[in-house]
Amino acid sequence: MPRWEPDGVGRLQAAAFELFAEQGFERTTVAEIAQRAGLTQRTFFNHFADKREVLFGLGSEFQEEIVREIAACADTLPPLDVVVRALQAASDTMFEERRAAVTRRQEIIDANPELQERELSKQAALIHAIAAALHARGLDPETALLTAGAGMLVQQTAVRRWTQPAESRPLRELLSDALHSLRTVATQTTDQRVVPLET
Amino acid sequence: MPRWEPDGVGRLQAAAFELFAEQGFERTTVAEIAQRAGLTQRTFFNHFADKREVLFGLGSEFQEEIVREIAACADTLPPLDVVVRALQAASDTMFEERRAAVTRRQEIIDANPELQERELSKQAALIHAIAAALHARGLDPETALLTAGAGMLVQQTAVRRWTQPAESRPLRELLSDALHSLRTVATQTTDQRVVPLET
DNA sequence: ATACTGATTTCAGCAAGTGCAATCACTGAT
DNA sequence: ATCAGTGATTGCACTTGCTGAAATCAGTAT
Repeated sequence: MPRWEPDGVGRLQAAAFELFAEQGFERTTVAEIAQRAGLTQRTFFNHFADKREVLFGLGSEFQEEIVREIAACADTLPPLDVVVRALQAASDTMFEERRAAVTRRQEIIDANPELQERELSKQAALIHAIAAALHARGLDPETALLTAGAGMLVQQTAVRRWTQPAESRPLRELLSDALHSLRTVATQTTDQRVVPLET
Repeated sequence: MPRWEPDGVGRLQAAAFELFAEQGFERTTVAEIAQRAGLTQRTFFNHFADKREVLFGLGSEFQEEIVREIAACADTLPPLDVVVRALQAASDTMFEERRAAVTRRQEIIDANPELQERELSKQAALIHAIAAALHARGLDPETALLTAGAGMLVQQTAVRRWTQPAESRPLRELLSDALHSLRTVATQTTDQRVVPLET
């Protein structure tokens, strides 16, 4: 028999997820989470840097996936398209099948400012990772950061719609839509009008 | 004689700013800040919701200024131009003359993850305020949020350069440049090429 | 005079987070 | 089989952030 029940990290994540959903983030104590997972408060902090972090375990995998996709993408594509395609690929494998779970997680986060801060922080980290991946493809750092920011703007817009009950389309499509919306917003200008040129 | 020395809030902000610069955010205790300001820890928390908040006092004024500018802007301008012009106007009155102070503040924030999180949170709040102001002008909420996000992307890009030692141009110009960069990034596309149309 | 205001203080206490030493089933080497 | 090492877990003591409630008291209005 093993000395400890397996997958302590997973049990802590599950317990935290449940308790946050049941009674909210603030009214849940770390000791409480650990107790439900059959562990100690001290053990919780051995695995997670702080109370918030327990909700953001999947973030790093998502980031790695995206960086991989960007590195693997065709060289001829415009940078913003590269980013959005990477987001689409990662979405297919990591989001599409878990819509219910993702949505519930988002509700927990939306209900608490501290968690929102942490999520913004993770998004910022993702932006920098994307920018680094673009820079590795030869883009200058300034433009890379701007492009990464634009990409995450697209991602946020798409996910916001995807997690709404009325929406049933795949995230991949919503990403394409959001990219188109951003291009529309960015293209409208005073001193010049642009029109598509037939190829 | 007054019962208390005047401007307790200002003294707390100044003391915090100094201490954070001297020894960093983490190694500075709230009791320490209060002591340097000649007040109590409890009084600190009467004025600021938490230890981080003491660095973000000017944010709300900036937000109000921008919302005002957006509401006052000409109806014919494209939304993204409206946002950037508002940012330019607010920058002139609230940033341009304080470059040294703004830069030092930014250094403090850049040195600490918790402060970075709070700054991202403030930026998100600003995005929502801008989106609300755009929505009040008749833009649909979805597009308003996207446009506000694009505007803040421009802002971040411009401020990042403005706070670099090598840069000497006014923030107003850098905002124009960043807007142009964003338009360039967003305009490059695979399935259609766009060209300026002479008016 | 009197009551009221409001910024400040004191105090008691919870919860987050950390450093350190100890435990002890499991593992690999002898 | 034995023995030393590994590593996840734990207990404990401690600092710090943050809060609620009640008390203080100069200035102000009535």
